[in-house]
Amino acid sequence: MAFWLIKSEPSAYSWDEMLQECRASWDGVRNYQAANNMKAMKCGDHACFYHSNEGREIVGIVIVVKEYYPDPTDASCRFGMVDVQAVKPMKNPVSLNAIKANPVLVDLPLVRQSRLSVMPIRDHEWKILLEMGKTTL
DNA sequence: GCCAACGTTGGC
DNA sequence: GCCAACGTTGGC
Repeated sequence: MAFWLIKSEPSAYSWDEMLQECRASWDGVRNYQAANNMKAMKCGDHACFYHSNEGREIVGIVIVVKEYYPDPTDASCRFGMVDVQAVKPMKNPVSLNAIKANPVLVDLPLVRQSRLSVMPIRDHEWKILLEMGKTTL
């Protein structure tokens, strides 16, 4: 079981919409590194749902329910997507500032490589993020 | 709104 | 294959 973090600008697709629809196809990723991370996702893997640009905080947890397959919105047929399902909101949203302030989390690509939109989270990092979010699975 | 970081495109 | 020009992301 692996852990991930996926980003969305709330103006494009927000956690509220995710909760309402319950399930979403994670389309629109046009970056090979992010796409490779999605390729490595397995059904049952969990991911943090992060609001980029506005909010800048982890607002919820999702689970992968369909593994990498072609993204129909990609005319070039080069990129794929996964499907995710809402699991639960973060009881206490975890802000980027709080993540940066935690020495254990400073190596997260979220901090190191701010433009990457899909990234792996290591087990001990995941544990701390959930603690900070006052949330259990 | 600005701009740093970084990815992509296309001319050569 | 190099690299300049350009576009995009996302923090601030």
